[in-house]
Amino acid sequence: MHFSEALINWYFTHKRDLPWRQTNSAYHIWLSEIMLQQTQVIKVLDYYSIFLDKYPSIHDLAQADEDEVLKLWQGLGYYSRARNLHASAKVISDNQGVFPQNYEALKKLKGVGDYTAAAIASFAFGEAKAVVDGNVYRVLSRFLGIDLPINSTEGAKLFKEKAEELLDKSRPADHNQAIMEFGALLCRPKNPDCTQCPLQKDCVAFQQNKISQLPVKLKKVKVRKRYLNYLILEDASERLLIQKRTQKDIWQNMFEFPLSETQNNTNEMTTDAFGLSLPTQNLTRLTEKPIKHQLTHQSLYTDFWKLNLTQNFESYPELVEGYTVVTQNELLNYAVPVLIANFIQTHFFKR
DNA sequence: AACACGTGGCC
DNA sequence: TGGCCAAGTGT
Repeated sequence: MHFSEALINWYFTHKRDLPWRQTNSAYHIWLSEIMLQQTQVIKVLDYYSIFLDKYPSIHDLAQADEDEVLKLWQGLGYYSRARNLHASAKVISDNQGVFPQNYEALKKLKGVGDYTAAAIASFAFGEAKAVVDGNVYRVLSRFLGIDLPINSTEGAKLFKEKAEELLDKSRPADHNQAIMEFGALLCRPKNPDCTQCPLQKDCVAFQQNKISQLPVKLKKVKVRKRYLNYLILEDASERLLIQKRTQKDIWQNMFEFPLSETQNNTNEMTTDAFGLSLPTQNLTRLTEKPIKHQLTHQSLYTDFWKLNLTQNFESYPELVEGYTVVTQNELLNYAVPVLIANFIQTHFFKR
């Protein structure tokens, strides 16, 4: 039995019932694929359902405000996906909602790279293009015994070639679904279930007892430390200041409190550090220890500081400039990073 | 062609 | 605890 045939047989017996497998809609498939990038299936399910409830058609998504799209995406991570999704929705909507119909055309969409273009092309249009994602790297490196790093230039090229060679061109959709599901459920990163594997006999890594050593991946993640100070500035009506992060940095276009980034965590903060000139200078620190928030390339050590104004923001028109004034309840309408969302919950809404 | 971009779960 | 991993892409 061939590689693909064995995988597809396995797939039909073991596949999960996932919502995006019950449709041929390019819109639905595209949405699911963007959400699934670097994200686990279990996490995507709720977001996928909520997005389709809110935006039944791609025109609904296209007409939404980016702020609203980011809010719905809040917590899913890699927020550029949401921004690109929205931008591409506008492009497609302007084309009468007609999707690009093949791999090459799909790749021109923002947020659609090699993997996603192959996924949409095969799932929605039946085009014979092999997907290469983390699962495919793992399955192929083990089955073929390839120890070239999957994240090296040569490795990526080789795996893409092998994936195309092994693709069953008569049923690309089933093949692609099968190899990914197989990687996710059986040929797992840790503790793969080789005893149940239909490919065991021909698996090079299994024969050579190298399963645990494959795939090979170059690790080179440098983590930068950053020290953030957020100011909870409440006026006499318990309203707060927030701002949108518009820089080319983490959390672009998401909201946060007034920020002062420092070289280290400090015991002393003044309103001046936030560029705010106020009669009251001394701030109260709300955090006993800095809250550590881990991103892929950054460790964020964050303190929250508080200052209560005796007057309303209307008394400080210049101060408020560039910020958005919101009530505590209105905070919940803005897309914020998880770090901020957690703080809001515990500080303002802890029963 | 490296590197940046989120978050949470697992061991 | 901290490192690795998860249906990658943009620059």
